[in-house]
Amino acid sequence: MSRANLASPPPPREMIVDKLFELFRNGGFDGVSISDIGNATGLGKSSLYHHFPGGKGDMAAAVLGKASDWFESEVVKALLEPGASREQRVDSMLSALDGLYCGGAKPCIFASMLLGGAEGRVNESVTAGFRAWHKSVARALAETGLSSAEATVRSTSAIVQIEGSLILSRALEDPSIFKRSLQSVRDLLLG
Amino acid sequence: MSRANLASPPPPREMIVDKLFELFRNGGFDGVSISDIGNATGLGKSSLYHHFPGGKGDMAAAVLGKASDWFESEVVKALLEPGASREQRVDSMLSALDGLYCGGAKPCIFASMLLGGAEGRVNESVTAGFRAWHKSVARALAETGLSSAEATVRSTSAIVQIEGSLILSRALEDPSIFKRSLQSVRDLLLG
DNA sequence: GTCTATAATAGGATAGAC
DNA sequence: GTCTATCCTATTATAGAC
Repeated sequence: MSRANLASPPPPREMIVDKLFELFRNGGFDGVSISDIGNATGLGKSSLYHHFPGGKGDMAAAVLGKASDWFESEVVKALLEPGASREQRVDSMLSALDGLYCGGAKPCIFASMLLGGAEGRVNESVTAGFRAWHKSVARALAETGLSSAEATVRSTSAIVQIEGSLILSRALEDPSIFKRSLQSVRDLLLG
Repeated sequence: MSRANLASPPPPREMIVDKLFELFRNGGFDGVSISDIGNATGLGKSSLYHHFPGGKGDMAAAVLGKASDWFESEVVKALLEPGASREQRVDSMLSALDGLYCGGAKPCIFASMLLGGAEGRVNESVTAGFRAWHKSVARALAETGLSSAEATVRSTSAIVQIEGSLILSRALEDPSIFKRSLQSVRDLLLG
């Protein structure tokens, strides 16, 4: 409020992270080089190291952090919406996931990081991401009438189906596999 | 038959490929270096290039070839066993898969290659591997009483669950997720 | 078939000017 | 905050002796 140009354009770090996100989800950690990142962002190496002093590890961490934030704000929040019906919660999640994975055309960043090299440098974030997701699905089911045990089982099955269908959709180049799995997960969670 | 030492020890290429298999399934294509391979096999680079003149790409191709052969001899053959019951066929497959993935402790080489870099160098083999698997599961179900459409749907769901549970088991370091998915797949295919 | 040695290049990261 | 130039190491791959 004090100065007119205090609202000067903030660093486009968020846009850089978006590019990183797409690169890493497609190639995994070891499949993406700093040169690749430079080409994709239009930035030189020094600019990249200015934004991410820790280098490639920092970049991957930023991407996983963004993914976790996204899950928190788009999935967890919808699932735990107070007073919402189970149908509303589940449909919100599935709609968000459909967008994140572009209808089955794009991979899961957690899975790509898990399998794409990185020698365990990112495993904690990946584990935490899956755990948060799993926990909030189970809680949503428990809050809307299922027993805790049954909620946990169905939550596991839901994530298994999402992740598996992303793999198979990509391998067979058939996004309809993902689409049908979304429906199947819906039936599972609402049935 | 003609010479006594015709049966001299054949080149241990198969054992090399076994090591490569474990390396690539854990690190993906880009996560494994020639040095890593040298350490794991105890061979020098020149020996490796003697066995695989095309370099790392050849090594990955050999691994995917072995994986396809294994599926053909252990999974497809069991699934299409003439006269066998559906239960026999399915249990044979699940038992083989349980061994291949070490009860959920080890990843799928196809998935690792798919997500672990490699810039599309291996995608044809991966697609072919999944397609063969999917087709033979569907055929086994169709041969034992299901409609073709229903067989295809269940086959897709089975592979989705196997692959997804491998991802989640690894991410959460909980092989029981895989184990329970095997049971769930059994119910799906026999139900 | 395996080894030592050696290219040749790509990769990650830094220095310093602007 | 970005660029150019540079460094160092790892990496892929080859050559030639044994």
